[in-house]
Amino acid sequence: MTDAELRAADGRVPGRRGRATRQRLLEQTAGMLRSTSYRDLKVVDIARGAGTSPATFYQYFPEVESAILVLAEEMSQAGSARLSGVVRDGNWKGRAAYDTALAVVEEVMAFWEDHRAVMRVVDLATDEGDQRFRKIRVALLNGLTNALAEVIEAATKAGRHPADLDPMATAGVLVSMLAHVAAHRYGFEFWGIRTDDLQRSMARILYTTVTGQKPPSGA
Amino acid sequence: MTDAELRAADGRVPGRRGRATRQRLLEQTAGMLRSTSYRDLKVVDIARGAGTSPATFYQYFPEVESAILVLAEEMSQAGSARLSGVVRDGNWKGRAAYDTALAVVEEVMAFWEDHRAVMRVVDLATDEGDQRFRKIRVALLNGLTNALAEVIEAATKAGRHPADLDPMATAGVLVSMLAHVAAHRYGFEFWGIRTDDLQRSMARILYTTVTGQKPPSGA
DNA sequence: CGTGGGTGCTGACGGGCCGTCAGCTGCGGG
DNA sequence: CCCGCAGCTGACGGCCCGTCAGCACCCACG
Repeated sequence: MTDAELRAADGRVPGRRGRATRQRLLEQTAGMLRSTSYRDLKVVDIARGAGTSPATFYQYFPEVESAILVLAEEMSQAGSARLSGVVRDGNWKGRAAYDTALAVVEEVMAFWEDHRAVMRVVDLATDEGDQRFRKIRVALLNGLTNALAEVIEAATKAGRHPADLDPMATAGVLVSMLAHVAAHRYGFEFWGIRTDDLQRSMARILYTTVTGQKPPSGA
Repeated sequence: MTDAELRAADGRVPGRRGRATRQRLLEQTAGMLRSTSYRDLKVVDIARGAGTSPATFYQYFPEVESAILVLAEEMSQAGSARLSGVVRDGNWKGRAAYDTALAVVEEVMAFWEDHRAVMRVVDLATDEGDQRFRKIRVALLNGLTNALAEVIEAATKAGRHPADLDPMATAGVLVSMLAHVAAHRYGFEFWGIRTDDLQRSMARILYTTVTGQKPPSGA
């Protein structure tokens, strides 16, 4: 959505003051999302917290989820490049490849940590079948998946994987693993499993699955 | 919860007729869950569908989620053994181990297929922080995780993995992968990735990560 | 310097679903 | 036959949603 397309609910084009109010509502939404389960987010609370009324909220967003959607879009835009960049810029040859794999794992975990509140809603809404959030989630993870698939395909051409193994399927599985573990990190910790250990396990799986080789000793 | 603890909302002990009504409500809930997103499940619809009134529903369940919780508990009880059984009964030595890995993957996918509607709610509620559903999810996956961890630990003692790699962390990562891919199977298919390919990729990752060896050629 | 038109905001309201409660129904034992 | 309790329900107050008519404010323009 370009700025030019921004419309209030009644079709008016918001001016300076209106966009400031919209922004305050977005920030208030993001803030409350950190401390409140998003199912318990009430329009009236967001509006009052932003110093305005519920009716004003509906002038800028048709529903609460639409406001979160904007936050998610902002996050996705910056995140997509950030995640795939580590894969693309990394060295996937020899021993260095393990360091790259570990860097990828750490970047994914760090990204989830930075955007935990919004990512939780993205995951939830996607699972509930919301196509808008699904689209954002796919866009975010698509870059990472494609980047990994490219590296895997190169290894396949070098004869390190069976030729009939679908690189996109393998990359998709790896991204699923990364996303799910990152999302449930605190579940694991509660269960007595340290994040360090999770990361090392994932880095080894990532390394082996991408390069088709055993992890270097000492990794 | 044992049968002896079954109580209606007002503390009465349900008799034969009451338990039949409760059962009808449960079946109606399960039925509607297959066609309706669980957020759109209305108490009144369940009750009317079961030929009774909303107030009756509340006599047996404090809220809709509690009814689903019962369905989830039934599923978990049977599923836990079913999933870990494949790991425990499988042969993890040599070439046969790949077939075992593939069998595990297929069993997990089949389980999700059988219980997709309830599993979706379990995953959703867990992500939203509901401790009751989290407990069920953990119980369901715990058997599988422990079974895998045991096999991994045996391989570690045989010198196939670094001694300081946490088997539970590795097993947890693998189960995350399996659960997430199984839950998003149709998302992948929509994206042009065939379930067959996903299963083969996962079987190879599972085999390698558990045994510490390269998959047999032709797998 | 007023004044008209458009932007910004809101109180108030109807509607839907929730969860509760007092009370009616009817079954089964005595 | 009838009494008591399990079983069931209509009706209700409450919460939150999303809408709408209309008031307040700003500023460009005559």
